[in-house]
Parts: sequence; structure tokens; C-alpha cells
Amino acid sequence: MGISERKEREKQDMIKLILDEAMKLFIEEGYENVTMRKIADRIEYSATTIYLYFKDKSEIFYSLLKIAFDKFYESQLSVQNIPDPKERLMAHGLVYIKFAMNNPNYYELMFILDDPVTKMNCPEDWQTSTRTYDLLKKNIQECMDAGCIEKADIEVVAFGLWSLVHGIATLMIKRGFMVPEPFREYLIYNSIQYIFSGVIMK
Amino acid sequence: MGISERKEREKQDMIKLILDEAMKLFIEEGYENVTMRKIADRIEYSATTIYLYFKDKSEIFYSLLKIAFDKFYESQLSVQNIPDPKERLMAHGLVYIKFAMNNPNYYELMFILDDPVTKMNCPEDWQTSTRTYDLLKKNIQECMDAGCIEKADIEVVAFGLWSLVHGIATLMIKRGFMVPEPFREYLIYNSIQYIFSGVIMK
Amino acid sequence: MGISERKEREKQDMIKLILDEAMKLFIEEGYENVTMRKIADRIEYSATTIYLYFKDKSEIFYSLLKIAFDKFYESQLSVQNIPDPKERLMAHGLVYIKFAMNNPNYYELMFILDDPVTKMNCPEDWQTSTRTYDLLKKNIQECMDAGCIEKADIEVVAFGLWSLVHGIATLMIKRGFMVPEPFREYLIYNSIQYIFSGVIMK
Amino acid sequence: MGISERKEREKQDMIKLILDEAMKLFIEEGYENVTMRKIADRIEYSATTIYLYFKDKSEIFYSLLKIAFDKFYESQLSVQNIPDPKERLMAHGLVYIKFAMNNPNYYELMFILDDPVTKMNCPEDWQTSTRTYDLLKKNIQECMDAGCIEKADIEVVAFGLWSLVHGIATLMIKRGFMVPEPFREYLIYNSIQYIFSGVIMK
DNA sequence: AATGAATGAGAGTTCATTCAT
DNA sequence: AATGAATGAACTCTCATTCAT
Repeated sequence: MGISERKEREKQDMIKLILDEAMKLFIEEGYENVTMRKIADRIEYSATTIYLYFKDKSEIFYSLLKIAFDKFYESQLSVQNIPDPKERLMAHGLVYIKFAMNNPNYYELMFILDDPVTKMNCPEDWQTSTRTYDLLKKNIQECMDAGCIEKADIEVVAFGLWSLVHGIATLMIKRGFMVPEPFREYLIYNSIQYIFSGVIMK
Repeated sequence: MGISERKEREKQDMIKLILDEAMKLFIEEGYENVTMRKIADRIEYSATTIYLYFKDKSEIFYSLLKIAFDKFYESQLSVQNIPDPKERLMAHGLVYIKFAMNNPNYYELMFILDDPVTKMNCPEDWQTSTRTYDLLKKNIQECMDAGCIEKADIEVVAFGLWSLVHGIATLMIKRGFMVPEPFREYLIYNSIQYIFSGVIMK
Repeated sequence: MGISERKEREKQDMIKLILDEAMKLFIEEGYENVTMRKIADRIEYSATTIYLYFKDKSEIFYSLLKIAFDKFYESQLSVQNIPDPKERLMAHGLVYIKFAMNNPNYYELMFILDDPVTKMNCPEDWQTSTRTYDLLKKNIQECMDAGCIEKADIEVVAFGLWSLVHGIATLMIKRGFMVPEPFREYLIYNSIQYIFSGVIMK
Repeated sequence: MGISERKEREKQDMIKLILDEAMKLFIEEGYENVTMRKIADRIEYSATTIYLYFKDKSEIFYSLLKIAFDKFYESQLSVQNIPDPKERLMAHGLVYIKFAMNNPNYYELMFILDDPVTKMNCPEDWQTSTRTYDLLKKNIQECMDAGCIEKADIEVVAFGLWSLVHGIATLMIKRGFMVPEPFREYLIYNSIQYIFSGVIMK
């Protein structure tokens, strides 16, 4: 009993090791510039070994993507129980950015790199990436119903708010080095606050 | 006097020819898919010839980047003569997005890909990329002074507004395929309108 | 007494299992396309296990070759009891071709590919491949003695007749696709008949 | 004028060099076992260089095949002007074998190796390989018309005679080492003579 | 006896780049 | 000024084989 379990654990460790290093590389160099050999060098195994755990390069990529979307969705779920819709909407935005800042690699994989979704052929993976957006739209609808925000086309508002937080996230991830560390959180929190407080009716 | 000038002129023509075709290729096929041979085919010279005018492939790349920033700055300048500061601020945002949508590959080069700016070692190039941001901040200051928008830390507001348009731009460029073509402009214009109208005080 | 014998028997079973499946693969997919993993999959053991019974891939190959020559010899023996020498000679040819057509991959192994025989270093294997030729020559001699065919150098006649059937066999194996299936047997039987009937004196 | 001609000549030399060495390798090792690097080693150029002259590996192969079939056809044409049909038929066979013995590499390429014709997708190449067979059939028809050989289905007779010479050719090429050199020509000539003289009616 | 894990060598091909002319 | 010829390094992926257990 012990042996097969240890082997399974070791196998999972190996998979995790590969995924971790591969992700770093994908982020650092972009999908096309990541080679199996580079991953192999990082994990200090031969390139061939990787093929024992993954069918090919794209399978590594999609594994990462799936993990990322799942984690992302879970983080968004965590604010769904806030009763006041406008507080919930604000929390939505903050938790979005928090996820991005805490998991910049995942975030980049999901929303910045080219290949991911574009090349995803499996439609069930699409679901994974849209269900979070549906949460946002539902929240906006409730804000409108409660008279917290001006009525308008839901798609428009959702896109606008998503753009705002996505913009903050990507600028921080990609150009954050332009902002001194202690200043970053201040910038993020206050800018989102500033704009939300305009959108939300008193 | 005539000969050396003609030679210099021919040289500049050649450089322009190479950059033009390289740019088209970037736009059509994206960074990864531009090869020296493809550029050579387009300009109808041998690949070797390109090396007479550019040290290597990345030099072409950085030249393009510089051009991109210049173009970008110019596009932003075009709205500076609008007298009303809050109208000018809105125009600022719209022209920003317009540039991004019309030059998605440039935009990607400038603000999405890692390499370019990071590797731009020449500090004068940095200026190129920050002076546009300075325009924005100046505009916001004037809005505050005119009482159009709530007073706050300029850096905060600038970052927030930049995030919004940058978010719209990148989502459209990278995930625009999720939105049907005729719907895109509607989405862009109205979402920015919706959020700005909250920010701007009546 | 029982244990070591059972072990030996099991070992022989395993060897036979491997050779059988390897042979099927050879027949189905041709020499180049047989891989150790494919054999392993077929026998439902790991690839490593094969190495417990065979030094390497080529050893499997040579074992198969030996089996092929034995089978071939046996098929030729089957016509030795025909009393009339000229009928026996004709039967010789037919059974030769029949073997080739029924075991094209064996035939290819034995007579078309370079490697096998050339690399068969064990002289006893050579015997295996020449004793069949000796049968043919003996038969021709008897035909001459009985006045069925024109007298001549035995080596010449043997070589001629072997060439004929070998030619038919290889053309059918390598270029048989040029001939529609139902037509093949007709072609084989009648062409050999036509030429033999010229050679055999009435 | 001289320069471009010299360059063209050098280019042709290079093509010939590649083809020559590639052919040897194809024969020695079989299509699958020939690698671009092996060819490169032989010609003492880098592997990349080969791609300057041939699109890919298969283009090298088909070039060789085309040359071979053309040469083969020409050799067969050379006996067409013999007036007596039965002499011509015999000459046909002899020139066939002569071609095979003088160009064993080409012969193997055309009729022994797997890949060639099978993988030829261009139908015009097929013509190249069947027109020679048509010559043979025409000759056989004339023999029958002239009463030199027994009447029968042309396809049958053609296939039989082709098999004979093909068998001789392949045995000599592939197993010729079993026969001492001075004895080979004797064997070839007399065996074909022996069998033909049976087929041809006195 | 059997195997999962691991690997070096090698396949065809493309790339940016250099060199001699 | 321009180029044809050439190349080393790199790519993904598969193979036969070995080793520790």
C-alpha cells in the first residue's frame, strides 16, 4: 500500500515540478520561446523525461491554463456572499486584482499571452473561462436593480469594469517595475476607489 | 556635394523600405513569425543585404518600436488643442484606444510584450514612452483646477484612467475575437463613456 | 526436478510469445516500423522485459529469420514425394511462390533485405538457407536424368529457374499493387506454366 | 558571361554530388535509414546546405528515381531496331539485365526498394515507369504474330519474362556475392539462353 | 521476474547570421 | 552595394536501451 502511494506522490511531484518551471518560462519568454530543452534544464532532467509526464508541449500549456482558470474562478466565488451589491461589486474588483497580483504568472497565462484561449480547441475549457465573467454580469445586474449604479447595457458596463481591473492588473504585472514597491498598493487601491466612487451613485 | 548626398538619400530610402516591410510583416504575422528571409522577400533584396543596414534582427525591432512611440505621441498631441479640459480628457481616452485599435501590433510591441521596453537601454527612448503619460497628467491637473473632476492625487487618477483605456485596448487586441466585429466599437465607446461620465462631475 | 523445468518451460513460452507478436508486427507493418514498445504493448509486458529474453532488437530479428528459413525449407520438403520429376519440379516452383505470397514479410526478410543474411555470422545459419537450393538442384538433376528437360549445367538451370520464381515473388510482393487482386493468381500461375512448358520437353 | 556560367556549372556539380552520395546511401541503408546528416557527412558539407539545392529529403529521392527511369528507358530503346522479333526479344532481356548490372544502384532504387514508386504521387512519373513495360509487350505481340512463340495472354507472357530477368537481376545484385565474379556472366547469359530457347519455338 | 523511470542519440527541418566575391 | 553559398545552433519529438528497485 505504501509503495504505490509513494510512487503516485512522486509522480505528482514531478508533474508539479514540470508545471512550475514551465510556467515561469512561459511567462519569461513567451510560449514560442519556451523549448522542451529549456524546461528540461530547469528541472534538471533530460528533455525526454518530460514526455513521460506530458504528451507534448501544448499539453503542458493547457494543464497550466486549466489550473489557472480554476483557481481564478474560486477566488471570485469568495466574495459572492457579500449582501450589499455595491460593496460586492467593489469587492469583486479588489479580489480580481488581488488574484492577479498574487498569481501574476497565472494571470499572464490566462489573459495576456496569445496562445492560450485562442488555441484551446476543447469547448469545455471555454466554459471555465467565461463562467467568471457571468458572475460579474450577475452582480452588475443586481446593482442596477438596487439602484446603486446607473442603468445601462449590462455588456457595456461589464466590459468597462473588467477593462479597468484588467488594465490595472496588466500594467502592474508588466510595467509595475516603473512604480516603487510601497507605492503600488496605494496606487491600485485608490485608483480603483476613485473610479468606482464615480460610477456608484450616492 | 551631389554624389555623397544622393548616396545618403538612397541609404535612407533603403532603411525606410526595410522598416516599412518589416512593419507590415509584424502587423500581419506578429513578432514571432517575422523572419529575415520574409523581410528580404518583401523588399526584393537578398537577406544578406538587410545586414548592410541593420546590425541584426533586434535592431530592426527597436527601430520599429521607436517609430511606434513617436506615432503614438503624435496621435495624443492631436487632441491637445481642445479647449474644454473635460472634453479633452475624454478625447484623450478615445484617441488612445483608436491608436491601439488601428495599430494593434504596435500597441502590443509597446505595452504588452516584455522585451522591447525592458531591453531599450537608451534612456532617450524612455523619454519617448513617458512624455505621453505626462500629457495625460497635465490634462487631469487642468480638469481638477477647472473643477471638472474630484480632486485627488494626480498619480492615482492618471493611473486609474490609463488602466481603463489600457484594459480596453488589450482586451480588444488579445480577446477581441470574443466580440462580434460590429459590436466592438459600440462596446468600446459606451463603456468608456459610462465610466467617464461617472468620474466627471456635472 | 519440477521447478527448474517449469521455469525453463515458462521461459520458452515467453520467447515464443515475443517472437510471435514481433512477427505479426513485422508482417503488418514492415521491418522499419516495428519498435520495442509496440512489441511490448502486444505482449502486454513492459519494454524492459523483452530485454530479459533478447539481447537487443536485432536478436529478435535474427531469431525470426531463422524461423523463416526453417518454415521455408519445410514448405519445400512437402513436394519431395511427388514421383514424377517434371511434375515435382513444377510443384517446386509453385510451392516456392506460394510461400512467398503467404509470407511476404518473411520472404522479404530472407531474400530482399540486405541486412539479415549478410549479417548472419553464424555459419550454421547459412546452411539453413542453402539446403533448400540443394533440393532444387537435386530435382533438376533427376529431370535431366529422366530426359524431361534439356541437359545443361545444373548451376545454370537452377539459377534460371530460381530467378524466375524469385522474380515473380518479388514483383508480386513489391509491385503487386499494380495488379488487381483477383488477377494476381491467374498471372502467377499462367506465367510460370507458360515458361515451364517451354522448358520441359514433351 | 563566364561568371554566371561557371556558377551554374558549380551548382549542377553540387546537385550531382548530392545525388551521387545520396544514392549510395539509399542503396546501402534503405530510404528510412538515410539521414540528411549522413548525406552531409559524405559530401563534406553541412546538412543545411543540402536544403539549398533540394526542398527536402524526398525531393532528393524522386530526382534520383526520375534519372533512373529515364536512363532505363533509353537503354531499352536501343534494341528496338532489331528486325527479327525473336532476336529482339532476346536482346530485350539481355539489355535489361545489362542495365541492371551496370547500374545496380539505379535498378535497386527503381525496383527493389519500397518507397519509390509507391510514394510517387505525380502520375507523369508513373508513365515514365510503365512505358518501358509497354515496349516489352509490343515486342511479345510481334513474336506471337510472327509465330516465334506460343500464343497466350500477352499480360501473362510479359509478366513471366519480366519476372525472369528481374529475378536474375535482383539475385545478382543482392546475392551476387554468393557467385564468384568470373562465373557470374556465364550464369546470367546461359540461364537466360536456356529458358528463352525453351520458350521460343524452333 | 518484471518494471517504471530515465536518458543520449538522433530524426527532418528552419533560423539568423557570416563570408567570399 | 549586393549577394549566393554556407553553416551552427536550435526546434519538437521518437527510439532503443539501461538502471535501480
